[in-house]
Amino acid sequence: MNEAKIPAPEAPANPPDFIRKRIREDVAKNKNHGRVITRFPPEPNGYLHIGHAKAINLNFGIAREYQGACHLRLDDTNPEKEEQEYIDAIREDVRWLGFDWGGHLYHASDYYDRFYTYAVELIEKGLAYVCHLSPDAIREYRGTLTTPGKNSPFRQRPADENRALFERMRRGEFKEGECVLRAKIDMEHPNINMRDPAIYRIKHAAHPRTGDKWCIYPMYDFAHCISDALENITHSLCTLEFEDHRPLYDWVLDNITIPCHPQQIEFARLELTHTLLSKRKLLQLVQEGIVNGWDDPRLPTIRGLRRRGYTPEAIGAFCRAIGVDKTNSVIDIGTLEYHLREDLNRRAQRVMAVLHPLKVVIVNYPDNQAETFSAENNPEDPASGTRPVPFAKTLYIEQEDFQESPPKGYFRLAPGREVRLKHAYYITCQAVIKDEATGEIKEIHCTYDPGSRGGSTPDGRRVKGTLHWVAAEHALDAEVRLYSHLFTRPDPNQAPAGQDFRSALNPQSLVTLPACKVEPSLRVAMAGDRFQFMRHGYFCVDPDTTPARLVFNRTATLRDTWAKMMQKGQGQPE
RNA sequence: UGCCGGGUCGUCCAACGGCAGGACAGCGGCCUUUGGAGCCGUUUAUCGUGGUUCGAAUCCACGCCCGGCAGCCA
Repeated sequence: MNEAKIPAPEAPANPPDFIRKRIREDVAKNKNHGRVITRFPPEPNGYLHIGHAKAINLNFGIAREYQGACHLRLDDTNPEKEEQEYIDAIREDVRWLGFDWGGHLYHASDYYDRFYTYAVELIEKGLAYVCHLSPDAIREYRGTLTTPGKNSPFRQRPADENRALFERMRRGEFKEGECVLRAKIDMEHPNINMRDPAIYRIKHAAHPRTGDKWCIYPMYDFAHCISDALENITHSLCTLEFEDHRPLYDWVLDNITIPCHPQQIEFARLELTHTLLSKRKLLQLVQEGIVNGWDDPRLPTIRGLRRRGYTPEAIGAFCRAIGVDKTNSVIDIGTLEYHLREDLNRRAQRVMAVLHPLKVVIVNYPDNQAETFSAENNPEDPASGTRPVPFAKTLYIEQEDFQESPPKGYFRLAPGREVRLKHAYYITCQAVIKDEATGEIKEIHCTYDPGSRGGSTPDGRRVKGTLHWVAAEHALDAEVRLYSHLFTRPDPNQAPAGQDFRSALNPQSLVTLPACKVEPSLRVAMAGDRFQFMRHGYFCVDPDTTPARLVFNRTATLRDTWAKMMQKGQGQPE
């Protein structure tokens, strides 16, 4: 609705991280003619999450800072695991995060012919051979982390024979697993990745993009470096687990005829407390129905965050704040939430919503009177204007804003106590009406001071508490979904013996409030619109919303000093 | 235990060999028509032992601890 348009902050990460420093040096030396081209290369076998957002912001951010380019490349070299569904989702998510690959959308499968030609070149140079060892035998021959491997009996096949065999592999004359093309490097190499790694394997599977054209597919180590080089990538940024693969990356490019040799640089992947960023475990959460799909607002997936009400700007600010390094680190999820609140505070329109309604009757307010107050939309942004908010004799306030016997320090409504209704009047509690049988509070009777109209009085007397409210007859019904951390433990994987991360699931991660009352201006709210429910937090309209029923998701709570005081009080014997 | 990488406040990130700084969290206060926001203040750290040096988080040596690697996954 009236959400402030905040331009994406273009400031580079501050101070420059080790990758940017290195790139700066390269540019200064005029390496690659001073050009910077990066790439984001997801495998389309899952949905993107906040960890990918770190890589996306890094790669696209650097390209933007150097007026270079960042390619989006789908790394689709394994037809058994990849699906078009994921490809579409990845494109959508990257764009939503605020990045544009221009014309540079590629697929590793675009290069299948080139890969094949380069494999033949290695064969002809005597640097690759077809190996008929079984997978088990290959493992045995590879040796272990501490003992060297030994040469395959097929290692000395002449180039001509290898070439013919490889061609037969391509034509589908072999069964899966029967043989494989291997780089001929060194079976005693201390780096296991260099012990004649497989570079092509047989998979009689149709590929989402190339169909039945191929039944042999290149391995990551062979395809990735060549893809980078074919696209003239200057800096190939990847996560730490590929550090051991860099020698192989370089070996392949050094041994084929290709003019470009990108520099691989590794950085630590993102880890966050109170959530999971493993593809496998995310998939498990979805498949076991622990969450409601890939866009469940409790998930750290980009779609989940989007549905939760996160902004791409907040995610970008978070990525800049955490920096990039090689140390394995675990970021407190509070840091993410901080950047979210900071962004939403500037841009989200304020609105009044009562989550747990308690009826209040203003006994001295004329029965059929109604008036309208003008409420500022966002005190942080005067340009956001105001909206009308109707007031009437019967209102709802928050149940927790009234206490019959208030504890020390409680500023809200209590018998005989005067508080301010935001934007409206001062009211004083005169009576508490209870259900005779249950003792449950049914409604509160108050008087109002007509002289306090607008929220202050001529005598200048002060009230400690200011409550939000909605007029009963004008209020809209809404369902509100209160989300909190999916896991109770900071590290869900640190589970008691015999249990897994599921033992850390937070049973309160979703609490649905079906009968909330919200102010009438929300009638025109659209799915995705973000608001601050005053004194509660940030909420956004869920796509489940229908014309008949508004549904809101809680994006984040506001800082709640009172709740914190209460919590602390409980911990200590007074 | 072969190879690779990494150890700076509770957390994350800084610091040409020259006063260890910032952010988040915490704590205290101010302010407030959101117990929000904002503002001010504040606690806390260089893995260890030697060495080089006028001077070491930074360089060297030896340890210690943590992570990654033995897919025809990426």
